[in-house]
Amino acid sequence: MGRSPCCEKAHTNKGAWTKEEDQRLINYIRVHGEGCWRSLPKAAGLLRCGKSCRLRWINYLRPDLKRGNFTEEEDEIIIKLHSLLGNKWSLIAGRLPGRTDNEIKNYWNTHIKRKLISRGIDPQSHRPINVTTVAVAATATAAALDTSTASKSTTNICLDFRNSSSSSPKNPIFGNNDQNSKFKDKITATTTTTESSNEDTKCSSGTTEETQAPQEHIREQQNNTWGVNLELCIGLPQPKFSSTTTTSAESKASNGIWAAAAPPPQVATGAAVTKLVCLCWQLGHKSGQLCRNCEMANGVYRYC
DNA sequence: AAGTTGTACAACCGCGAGGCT
DNA sequence: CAGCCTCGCGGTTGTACAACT
Repeated sequence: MGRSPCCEKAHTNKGAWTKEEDQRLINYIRVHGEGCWRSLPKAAGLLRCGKSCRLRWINYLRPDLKRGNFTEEEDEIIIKLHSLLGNKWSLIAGRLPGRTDNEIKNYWNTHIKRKLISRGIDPQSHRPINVTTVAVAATATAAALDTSTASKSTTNICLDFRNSSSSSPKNPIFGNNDQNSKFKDKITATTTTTESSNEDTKCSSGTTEETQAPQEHIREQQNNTWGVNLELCIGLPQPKFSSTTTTSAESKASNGIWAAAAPPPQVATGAAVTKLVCLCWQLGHKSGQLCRNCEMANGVYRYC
């Protein structure tokens, strides 16, 4: 089954937009609003593909765009969010008003990557480069010994760190809320995408260290039954963390993973007090409040 | 001054998700 | 429920401009 082209390519312009084209697009959207990108070019009298129009509007013409250089504060937010979400540029952009995913992606590739490298931090793993390099060699053998474990470990990523085996048919983390299910997809995509991107060593923008992230995760899981993947998820301090993991978790916190939001709510679970986090809230899915799924359920906050 | 290399960013491409019929 | 369509995302490319030799 072939996919039909998104537009009639024979009669569409490509390349840089002219001022006239921009003006036509702006005028049309002012009158009719955004949406229905496929029919927009024809209606607006543009010889462009709908996708191209959408991109031009979102990345360049939208009136609420913030032009100009990124501030130091924005830099740090991007770094923190990237350490949390990976290359989920649209989610990162959601936390930076006036910035587009494309802009952030470009900025990351041209500025922040270099900045992190100069700090001795691997831009993909957000770990010190020398540690990462050593880990590659150290984990290669383990990966070769048990690839099935590797596969299992990377796919069983779970945000509920109190119980890493939350594999019930209905995900207890995200519940059934439709809004959250969309967000759940995003988070799931984050984990799976990162997994595949780590496999995908042909990626030209990657580094050799990229491939070690899941391996290191496996090693962590082997050494630590809590199985917290600090690479892909929000790591939460557990009552019985190994020293290594605890350090990593603290390191994450000190690097400001939580800094984008107010201090997370705390709840006593058994004898231990565990910090809980609403990702929806942190990432802007819910503005300034916990989502319904994260609110007290049976006296316990839930991860979302 | 001319050629080469590096950088920044706009734009394109292919794919997956989800809705609709 | 399969097939199609649209939208949105992430990776990649193209190109203009700056810096360097």
